[in-house]
Amino acid sequence: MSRSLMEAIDEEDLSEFTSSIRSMDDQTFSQFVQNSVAIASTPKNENNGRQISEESIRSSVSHDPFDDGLDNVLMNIRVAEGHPSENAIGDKDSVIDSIVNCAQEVPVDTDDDDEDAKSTSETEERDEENKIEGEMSQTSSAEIVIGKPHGFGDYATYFGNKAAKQQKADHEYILWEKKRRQGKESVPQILKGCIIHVNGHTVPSINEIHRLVILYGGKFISYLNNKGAATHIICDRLTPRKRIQFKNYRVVKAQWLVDSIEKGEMLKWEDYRLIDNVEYGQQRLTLQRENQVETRDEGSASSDRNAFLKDSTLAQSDQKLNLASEKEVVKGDEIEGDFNVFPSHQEEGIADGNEIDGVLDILPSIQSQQEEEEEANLTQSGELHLESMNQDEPVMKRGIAMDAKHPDFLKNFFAYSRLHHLSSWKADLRAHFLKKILEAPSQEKPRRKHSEKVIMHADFDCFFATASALGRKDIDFETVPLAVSHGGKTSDVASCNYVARRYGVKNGMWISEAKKLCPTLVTLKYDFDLYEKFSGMLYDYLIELNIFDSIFPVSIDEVLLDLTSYVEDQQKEGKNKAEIVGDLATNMRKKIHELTECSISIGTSKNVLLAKLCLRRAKPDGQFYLEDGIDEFLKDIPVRDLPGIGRSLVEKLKDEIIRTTDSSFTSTPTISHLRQIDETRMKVLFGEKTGPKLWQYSRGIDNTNIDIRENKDSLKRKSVSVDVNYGIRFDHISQVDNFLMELSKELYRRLMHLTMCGSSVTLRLARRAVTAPIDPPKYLGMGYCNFLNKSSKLGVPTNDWGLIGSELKSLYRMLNVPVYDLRGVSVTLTNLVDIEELKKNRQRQLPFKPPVTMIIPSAETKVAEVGTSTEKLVIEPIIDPLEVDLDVLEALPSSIRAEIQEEINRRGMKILKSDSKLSDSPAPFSRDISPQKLHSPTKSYMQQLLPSSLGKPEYTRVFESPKKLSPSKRIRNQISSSPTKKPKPNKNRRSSEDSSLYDESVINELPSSVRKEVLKDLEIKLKSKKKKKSLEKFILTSNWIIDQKKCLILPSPTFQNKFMSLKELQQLLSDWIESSLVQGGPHVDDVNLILDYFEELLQQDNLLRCMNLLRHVKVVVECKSIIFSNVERTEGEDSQLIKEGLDEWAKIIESSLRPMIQRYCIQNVIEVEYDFI
DNA sequence: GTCATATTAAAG
DNA sequence: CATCGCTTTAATATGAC
Ligand SMILES: Nc1ccn([C@H]2C[C@H](O)[C@@H](COP(=O)(O)OP(=O)(O)OP(=O)(O)O)O2)c(=O)n1
Ligand SMILES: [Mg+2]
Ligand SMILES: [Mg+2]
Repeated sequence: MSRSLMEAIDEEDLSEFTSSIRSMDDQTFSQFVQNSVAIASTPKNENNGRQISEESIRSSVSHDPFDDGLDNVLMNIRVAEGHPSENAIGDKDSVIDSIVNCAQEVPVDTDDDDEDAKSTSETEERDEENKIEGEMSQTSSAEIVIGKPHGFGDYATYFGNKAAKQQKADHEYILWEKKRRQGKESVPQILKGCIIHVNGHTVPSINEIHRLVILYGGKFISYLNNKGAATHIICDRLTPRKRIQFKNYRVVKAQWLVDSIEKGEMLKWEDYRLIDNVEYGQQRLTLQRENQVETRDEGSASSDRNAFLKDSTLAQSDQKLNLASEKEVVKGDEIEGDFNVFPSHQEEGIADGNEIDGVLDILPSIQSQQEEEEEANLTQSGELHLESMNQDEPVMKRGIAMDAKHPDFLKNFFAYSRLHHLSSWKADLRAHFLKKILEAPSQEKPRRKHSEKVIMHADFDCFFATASALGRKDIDFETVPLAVSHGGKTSDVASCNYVARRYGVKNGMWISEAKKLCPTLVTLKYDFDLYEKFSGMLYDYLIELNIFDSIFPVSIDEVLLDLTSYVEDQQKEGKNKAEIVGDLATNMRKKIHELTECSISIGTSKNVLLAKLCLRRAKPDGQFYLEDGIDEFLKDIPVRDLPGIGRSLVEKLKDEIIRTTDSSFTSTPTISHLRQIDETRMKVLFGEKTGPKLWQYSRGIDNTNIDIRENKDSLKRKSVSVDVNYGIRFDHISQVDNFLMELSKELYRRLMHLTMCGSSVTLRLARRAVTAPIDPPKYLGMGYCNFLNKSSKLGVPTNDWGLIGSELKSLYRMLNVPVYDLRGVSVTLTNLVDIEELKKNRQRQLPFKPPVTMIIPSAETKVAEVGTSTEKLVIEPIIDPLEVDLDVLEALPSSIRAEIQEEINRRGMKILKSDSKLSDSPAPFSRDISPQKLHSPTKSYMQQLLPSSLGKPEYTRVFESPKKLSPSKRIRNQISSSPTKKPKPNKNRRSSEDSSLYDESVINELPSSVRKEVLKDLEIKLKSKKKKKSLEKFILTSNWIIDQKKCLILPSPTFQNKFMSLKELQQLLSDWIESSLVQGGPHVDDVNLILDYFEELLQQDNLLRCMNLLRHVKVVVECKSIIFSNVERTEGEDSQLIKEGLDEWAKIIESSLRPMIQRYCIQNVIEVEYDFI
């Protein structure tokens, strides 16, 4: 039964689904929810059918990320974990089958694991070559290096799977399109056999081309596969790089497609070629199977002796996170074995996710520009069928850049990124030690009051270099200058040994620079697993010693230790301090060296600052204890060595020295220099806190407390982020959107693992500096960039990648960085909440404070305004025993989930065990959650497309400066004025009172940029006159603004052959929307009509009217959405249609209307706030 | 002063 | 070919109230 229900969903009949689940008895329903997870995870895409039926004409294909993507990934997780239910197991097999089948469809080289040994040996061979190359002084050209480094190993599998999905999606689109045309002439399959890829910006847009291609019988691929499936690449402009990249493809202008369609036959591509005179179709060497470089995840399986970094392992690895989260205690070998069952298993979680993303991918940018011109061509196509192309014709491709456009970019990037490893290790260590303290029975022993502590700072010497060199018995570590790097001129030196340091080589330097200083420098490979292993040994050993008051992890190779008590105890035995410390340090270093073959240095003194400085003195491979003579010790230490003093502060200090004492000062400032500045001056120079800190540092004073027990906050996580400032090269907004979604998913994974949610998100972009070249020296590097941040409150603690992703898209647009200039993207989530704790707290509070768990639609501000004040409790407090497993529920795609959710509520059932995902769980955790979110699955979709600032009507807040308030802040303000929560004195209310003197709706009709000015103007006038002004005043202002904007008001074009006033049009639109909703969306022709009208308006430069109309449509649709989600539904059938209708409208707005205006604005260099267009 | 947000610096 | 320029924290600046 469950299966047939799922099929019903496939058949795009959600309402049947709804009514079916309604008719079940509770037990059946419960069972169904459990089983549906497994069922849903069969390869059938339960959304395509429905999705496509919802498509608006303008956006041929679309995608609701809430409905698949990670949801599906999750499904597979559950399945792979082995769900208790029998069905689940049964379906696990079918999933495996499908994976295997998919893999077989495209001939793939799947296995990565087996390649490990080979990989290693080849790795070493390459190293040899590097070395030789280095010694032979760059004569690099002649030799062809075989067995190219890494690549995206599971690429082919990915595309195998993805292709299947995409084909289906495409096929269904064609079916739908046929249906839509209701038996008008059929579409000639002129592109049969063509596999088409679009690169860069084209006219018509990539989306339009995609639609056309599949409609006319071709295949569309969104990413160039190494296997070279594409028969044609459509590209309007070729950069030199692309020219080389594509030289073996048939590269044609988009016009080829347009003309072909118009002619009704496939025209000769040669007439539209962009690259002349290239041999085509020549069989190229197939790339050797690429070696999989060990990633952190894989390694962890082998290094199970490392107790600390297990977590990190998980955090890193999607696979393990997904597949084996319950097996994390299992031995690595077993996991390995398990994995090997499926050749492509490793990527299973990922691959599947990508597969779905693939669908996303393919239909990249519904949200963005759609070209309109092709519409005509589409409908008037001829009937001819052309010969299909020879599909066997191989088009080989290599050398496609592995930039962030690649679907597997993130995974690979992180696998190779040392800094990512470093950061993750650190975070894991901190989490581990914090947890340890929190769980340990609290020490009742009252803290001894120590007059003077003893702090030890231990750090491996040139850690990566030492560790990496261990495998290289052919190199004499003591005499050969070494550096760990990926190799190449502009790659970073992660760590260099002390031989190299004598040449001036430093960590973080580029290889080119290092080679300049030290031509004989030999580079070593990274071995992240090894580093992890050694670090684990170090920490294990320290814990074992069991003599420290505190073990404070600093990094993978570095730790702070408090041995005060140990020293005191030993002193009672009559030994002296220096002796105790010296002996301990000696023993520790000896033991650690035995364990790891790595040398470690130790600095010891009475505080963290001095310990660090002692460590520096001790290096390499030494120890140093400082007890007395601190001033003498400090005197000549470069200020730069102080912790927290970097380049910038040193520069400031230099400036100060030059200004005050020595105008010709050039050398490095030392602590003596610092000492000469008094405390107040310090404050001025370095800041309120940094100044005094420096003043103290210069005197050897440091109060940093490393006792975790005493300040747990110091280790507590306050943010989670995902940063990528490498490989960021986009040429279309849809790719950016897609990437933002990928980042959100990655963030979500990390959050899941941390069991955390957050309620503020920050997007940070790196934008190529104006002066910086398009291609920076470092390959795919960011170059010199400017950074921009924008943050936004989500209103609810969440980990929902869809929610976060859509917010990011919105933020991206606000930051206004041209796609071409984007060089880096970071996403940070703050205001973190632990899900477990939250749950506990809420459960405790629930019986007493039910309001917390209620969602009260702010009828006052929203619904009432629209005239449908329905106040109701969305979710009742959870008190009773629970009956449905939330985990299971969450694994469902959100559309279905929402239905079930609703059903659960209807039945008064409860959710069981909610430990993974917060955001979509019923309200107990969130009071500010927007009502739509829970009640209407379409909300997710709206959120996906609309910046959240547009997600709500803004009736009462016209006087807020839109610039100043983040979108969700506005939301929050609205919600906070809900009836139950006594509105705090809302300052905005004051103005809204004033505003009621004016026609708010008129103000709201203005584009926000204009509106802002109007309001500002208005405010000024209000202030100066101190008295209410009349409506005329506003109208005056409004006209003034229009003048200012130099909007030419031309004779209005006709709409339906009538000249219409704005008001009439608005009325018309309102009626139209209203009536179209019950039919599941507007009629195609009607939409075209309005689009044409808009086009005409813009041609006459009547931007203002366009904006007014768009705004109007938006507002109406949003109002309808809100009403829809707040009104008790009468019966399922209708509401389903309305939901679809609303979705449809949202798409029309976002995919057609807004982009049209946006394009116009860009073309005419008109600046309009994103908020509006 | 407090709060929110953006920006900067530092670390390994 | 290259190359894998992350991530967290604290402090500071700035402006609104
Ligand atoms: N810019 C940097 C700095 C460090 N690291 C990595 C490599 C280092 O081996 C490791 C530890 O950093 P350390 O500062 O401890 O440097 P080393 O251990 O290499 O040298 P030493 O501690 O002897 O100064 O972190 C890196 O990848 N990039
Ligand atoms: Mg070190
Ligand atoms: Mg270190």
